[in-house]
Amino acid sequence: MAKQTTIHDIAKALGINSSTVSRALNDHPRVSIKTKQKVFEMAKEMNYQPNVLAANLRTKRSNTLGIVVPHISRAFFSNVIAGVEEYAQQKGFNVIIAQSKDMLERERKSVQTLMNSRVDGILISPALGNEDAQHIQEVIDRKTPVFFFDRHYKNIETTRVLMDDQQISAALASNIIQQGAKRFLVLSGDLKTSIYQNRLQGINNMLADYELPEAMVQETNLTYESSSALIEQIVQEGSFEFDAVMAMNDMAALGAQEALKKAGFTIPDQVLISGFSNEMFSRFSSPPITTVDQNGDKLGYMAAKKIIDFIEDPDPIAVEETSTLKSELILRKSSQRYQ
Amino acid sequence: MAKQTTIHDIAKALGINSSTVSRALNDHPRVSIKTKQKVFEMAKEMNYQPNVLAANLRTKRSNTLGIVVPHISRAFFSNVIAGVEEYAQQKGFNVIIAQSKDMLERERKSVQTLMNSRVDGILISPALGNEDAQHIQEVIDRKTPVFFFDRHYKNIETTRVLMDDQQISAALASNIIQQGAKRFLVLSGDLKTSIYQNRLQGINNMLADYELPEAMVQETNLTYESSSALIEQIVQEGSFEFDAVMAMNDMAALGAQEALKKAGFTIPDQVLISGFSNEMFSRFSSPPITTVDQNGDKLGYMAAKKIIDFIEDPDPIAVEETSTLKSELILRKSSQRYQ
DNA sequence: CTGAAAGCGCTAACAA
DNA sequence: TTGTTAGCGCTTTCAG
Repeated sequence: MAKQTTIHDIAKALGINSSTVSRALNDHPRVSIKTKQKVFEMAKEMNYQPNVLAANLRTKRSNTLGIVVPHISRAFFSNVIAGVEEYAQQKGFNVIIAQSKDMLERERKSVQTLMNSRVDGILISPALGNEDAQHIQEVIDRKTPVFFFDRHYKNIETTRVLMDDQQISAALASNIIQQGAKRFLVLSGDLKTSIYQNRLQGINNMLADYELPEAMVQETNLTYESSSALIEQIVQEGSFEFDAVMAMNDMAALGAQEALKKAGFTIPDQVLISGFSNEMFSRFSSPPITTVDQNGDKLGYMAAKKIIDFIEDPDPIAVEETSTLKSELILRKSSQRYQ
Repeated sequence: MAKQTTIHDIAKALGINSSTVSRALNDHPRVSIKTKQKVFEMAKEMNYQPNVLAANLRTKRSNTLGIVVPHISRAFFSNVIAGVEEYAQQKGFNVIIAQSKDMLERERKSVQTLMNSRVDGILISPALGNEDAQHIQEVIDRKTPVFFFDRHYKNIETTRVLMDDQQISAALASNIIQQGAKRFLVLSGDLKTSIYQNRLQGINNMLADYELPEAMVQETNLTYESSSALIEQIVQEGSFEFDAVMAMNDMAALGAQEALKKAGFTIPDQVLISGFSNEMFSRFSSPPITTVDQNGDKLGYMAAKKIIDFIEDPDPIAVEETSTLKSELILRKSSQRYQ
């Protein structure tokens, strides 16, 4: 590391005190314009780079946000990250990322690491199928804000930025019912997770409204493979008795669609299909798959805004609010018999 | 911020000196086992959290990696990030991300921010169509390692972890030639960018080997829309005289394929098509599209390994090496006339 | 408007 | 094996 210029070097070169340099650099009001100018010039000349670490140590603020997601490379989450980064960089915040891979142990470790790095706040979408939120509570107890996005721990009261899973699922179900479907099969992820509960709830509410029977539910890991295998099995068993498949992501929807096509069913004439999350491929499958666009980047932007605004002006009253972002229905051929 | 326990608090509680506590906590060899035990116990009891900021300030190391990508949410880059994070977290490094959106100004600013955060090294895939690498040179001059992945600035000599664009493109072209194609249309991105140059080079080399004419080249922004519009236009003009389209990403390949199908051509019988990057949808289009899998996560993992290993043991000799990662040909129906 | 001085929490000579 | 001491580079009272 080549010797970096410090405020002391600038001070010495200018024959003034380093505290004045510090103030000038921070645009403190009680510094004369002339001094400021001199300082800025000299700083540029000496190629001064502020040592943020030192400032952070002093001010106990790092201007850094931590974000922990289950999987960085999943379309939805990478959009969220992009949104977070967008707002953060506007406000001069860094973003440190960590992924839990949906494992509690890694989530704990990630949170721990972020805390050690003295982030000013943590945005987290918790690992699936876990209810033990003690590690989160500890962070909050230490006065570092933790806000949830997309997923959340039920027993932690803090700001949440969620998607309108229940409403949009209801809207989607309604649309599919109007296409003539009566018996629904739902391909769900782990039902201990709030988002899947909410989506199922939305679907069943709508079915009830139309006085249709509750949806059949299969918990799977929502991959292409497991979903097509499941459908294949159901077809072989002859226990096939649904005319609509609502999958809780696009991979599973596509797996179901391909398995059904292979078994000789036509989509959407015999079975209606919908997915979730608007992965790019769902637009190009045959038929294209109806899905829900979740606007991950907007969610990220909003979550970042909430937590950064809170960090800059902690208002204890607003801490426990829950915001819900609107998703968008993307109706495509897989669920549209009539145009 | 609730008062955090420091090493001094532990020292006082134990009646020893804080430097001993520091050493014990860092598992320094010259501390008695007994003392270490006592320290660890007390640390746990007092819920001690090390202040990494202070340590960093002192040691001038942050155990943090900066990574700047053009677009966080692009499949390839988010895989790279996932790979980087994977290795980094094994080695106890944080990862700060920034995106340039392929804009030089944002790239400059990102690099600047990372430098101010005192990252120990920067991994970067530069913005497209830019040759002015002064901001990178400055970082290197300040002795912070900057390694390239996927893309690079030609005039900066540093470690690069690249994909085998030229070789794999040649292999792909060879395969397509063997299917009977003679006149190639290449849908390329900005040809100022090394990866596109390399891919084109690989294709043309192979064409030369077979004594076929050079490929026709169209520079586009490689979106579905621009590519299908371009093909449509070519067809309408009647200037259509190719029997193979090699697109430099899957979006463009799909756009070309759909436009050709709409114009009445059959794929692969009349025109052979290939894409690049193995987006998920290319597997499910009709026909499925031949493409190249780039293993973004492996690249990320490797780049992270290179730079972290270098940070931990700077070896000036190894700094200018270029590694090339093997891609994988994914041959599908769009380019396979004969099975 | 500027200077002096203390200290954020930690590490690392050097000394004992 | 442990203690003493200095200081990383910055911010921030308190004085002037």
